[in-house]
Amino acid sequence: MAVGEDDLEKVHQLPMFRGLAADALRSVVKDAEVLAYSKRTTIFEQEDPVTHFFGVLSGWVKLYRLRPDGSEVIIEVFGPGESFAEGAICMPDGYPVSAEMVERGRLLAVPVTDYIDRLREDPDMVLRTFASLAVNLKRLVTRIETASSQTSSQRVGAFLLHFCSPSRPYGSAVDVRLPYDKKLIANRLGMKPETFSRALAQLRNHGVTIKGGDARIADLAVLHRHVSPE
Amino acid sequence: MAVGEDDLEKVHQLPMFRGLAADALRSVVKDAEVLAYSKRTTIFEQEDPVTHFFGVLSGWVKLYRLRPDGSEVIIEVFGPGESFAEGAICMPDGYPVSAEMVERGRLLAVPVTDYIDRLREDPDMVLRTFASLAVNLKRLVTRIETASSQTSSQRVGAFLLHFCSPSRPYGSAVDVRLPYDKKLIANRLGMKPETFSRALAQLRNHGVTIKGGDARIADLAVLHRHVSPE
DNA sequence: TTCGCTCCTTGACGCCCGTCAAGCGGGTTC
DNA sequence: GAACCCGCTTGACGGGCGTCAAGGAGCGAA
Repeated sequence: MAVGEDDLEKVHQLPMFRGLAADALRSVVKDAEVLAYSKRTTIFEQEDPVTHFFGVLSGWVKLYRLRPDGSEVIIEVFGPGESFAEGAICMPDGYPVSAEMVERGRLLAVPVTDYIDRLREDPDMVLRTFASLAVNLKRLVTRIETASSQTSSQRVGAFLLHFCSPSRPYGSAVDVRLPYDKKLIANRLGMKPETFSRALAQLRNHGVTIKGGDARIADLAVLHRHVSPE
Repeated sequence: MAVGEDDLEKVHQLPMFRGLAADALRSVVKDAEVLAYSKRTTIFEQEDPVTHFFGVLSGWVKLYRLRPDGSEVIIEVFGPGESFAEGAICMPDGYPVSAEMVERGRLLAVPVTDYIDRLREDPDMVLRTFASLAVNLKRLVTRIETASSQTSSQRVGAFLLHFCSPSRPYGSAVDVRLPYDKKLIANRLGMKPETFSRALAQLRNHGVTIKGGDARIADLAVLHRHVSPE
């Protein structure tokens, strides 16, 4: 489906296209389309030839690697206003990961061949693409860092704090709605569901209470201190 | 120091510049320089403003994050023929990691401002840069996957196999020289030196013998089976 | 309502890995 | 040669996390 007027606004919010002049924006998405996916739809699989990269207009997408034993490792989860797979543009061996909707939603799908043509004549878009890529690159780096240096309850705490940003004044209480399944959060944080559940239980000692899919943080400062002590 | 004729050949081997016409290559490195570093020299620190990206002509470079508690997490180690920090070109907040020589060596340092100017008028170089970036991106993805799904001895085995490529016929014995300190390898693989040492001891059951900095793999197939069973 | 399903939680247990400590070999310095 | 440092190995121990298993809460279907 072509990009409608209402979608255009959301596309404009993607890091890659933010602040772009209206006509330039229209021109960029000329060849792109908006796709509505239901929950659990596969968007692409690892080693599929690279045909598009994507922006998330609504819903959540998980990127994961399938292990030989059938288990999956979540590499990253992307939500509204984020883009993914720009880094695959020049991957001759196909996507390095698989992508699947974890909640129904709408994606902007940009064909890479058209996009490469545009890059050839639009240096500004080149830099925008680099910048967008840099954001995702940085996320991977911090993912590696946290995975190998924090305990499970620290990672869960950091995850909660991440969804409070922009951070409120310290000392205040904040409500956070868990954006998707706990099982998925667990995998994304590199732990088993049981461990995630126990980590949440531990966080009660640091002022976090959980009720269903909602969390309340009694004191941001206290939680922050637990996540990165000195 | 400007790029000499002998270095030019090595620069030509970098993924980013491979197969480039001779005059184009010269033109690219016009603004770049070759730097000789001694062991343990800091190349840049995280959050430093981004001024260059680099190619490794000789020696080894570690990229790491410094944790608040003073410990360091190795993100990646780069050696001859590889490039790093191309992904930082458009990072307004500075490098996301620190870089340090782990063995004395020579680097090609490419100033980003000049390089961006070149990208504006050379679409071919844009795609080359994307491709080079894609290689490093993929490495991070597999790093995340292996870190969260393999035991320490499997990771060590995979590391050894990686340095045997292009892979010899299965069934043959192979000698591998460990490229740098065991302590560094351990950290790169996300484990403590003691665990690395024990992992090597375990690998003796799979046909791996260690003598100082040299390893001998009795049978690639056997080791491979241990690293990724089924 | 009851059944069945999925998601989540909690307990028991075991293993892997980090921590602390001792010991060993090789290199350098005096 | 002796003293020392450093990288590496090995042992003992404890804790965090995975595995297996049971049970509860929510929810749709009949």
